[in-house]
Amino acid sequence: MNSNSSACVPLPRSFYEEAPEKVARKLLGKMMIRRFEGKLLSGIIVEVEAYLSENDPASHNFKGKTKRNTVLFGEAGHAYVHSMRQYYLIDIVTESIDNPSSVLIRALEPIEGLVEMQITRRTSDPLKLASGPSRLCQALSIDKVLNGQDVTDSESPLIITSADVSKSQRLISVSPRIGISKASDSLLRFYIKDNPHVSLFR
DNA sequence: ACAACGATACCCT
DNA sequence: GGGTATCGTTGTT
Repeated sequence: MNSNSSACVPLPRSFYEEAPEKVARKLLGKMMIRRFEGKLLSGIIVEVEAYLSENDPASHNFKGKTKRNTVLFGEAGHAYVHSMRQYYLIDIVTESIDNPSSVLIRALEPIEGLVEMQITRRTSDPLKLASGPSRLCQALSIDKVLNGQDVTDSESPLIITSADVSKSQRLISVSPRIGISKASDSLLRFYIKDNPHVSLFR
């Protein structure tokens, strides 16, 4: 571990108060840290997608504000956790109030809590622990309880920090977003080139 | 009260 | 590469 205590300081809200494409790129290589039942579960963000505040038919905001997507319309730097069938996905809200954009976290390179992740994920294959938006939610025990959680608060059970940048080259690749039926041609998926923990290569 | 619908994962062939 | 499990939200009767 880095002895520098700044490694545990969350990224500030201003980090998220920009266009989602920009925040998406900046989030690559950052560290997501979950505190759960006294344990630390963490991983480096290696794959993300941007969902735009306007004219994005694939975004949950497209048909307006509902009970489900309310968090999207709120302050940047909060977690938007929603369910997909029996699974969960997590976004981080970007821009500003009433500009409902976000970045979907799609894959992590696991760093801390590997043993716990292996148990909750029911696999020891390191490439299946957190390579996928719902897989990483399982690995970090992220569920609906964390919907609306402020990830810029140092007391939060879920934060994002600057990672130890020395380890990865961080060349960024771009592709269409995965698993959507509308706006499936927009190049809004970003991932760290050649990182094996990316969920899918295109 | 109900039926349709996914920003998925897993297990097959 | 295709089928399916099985969940909450949403809009419609």
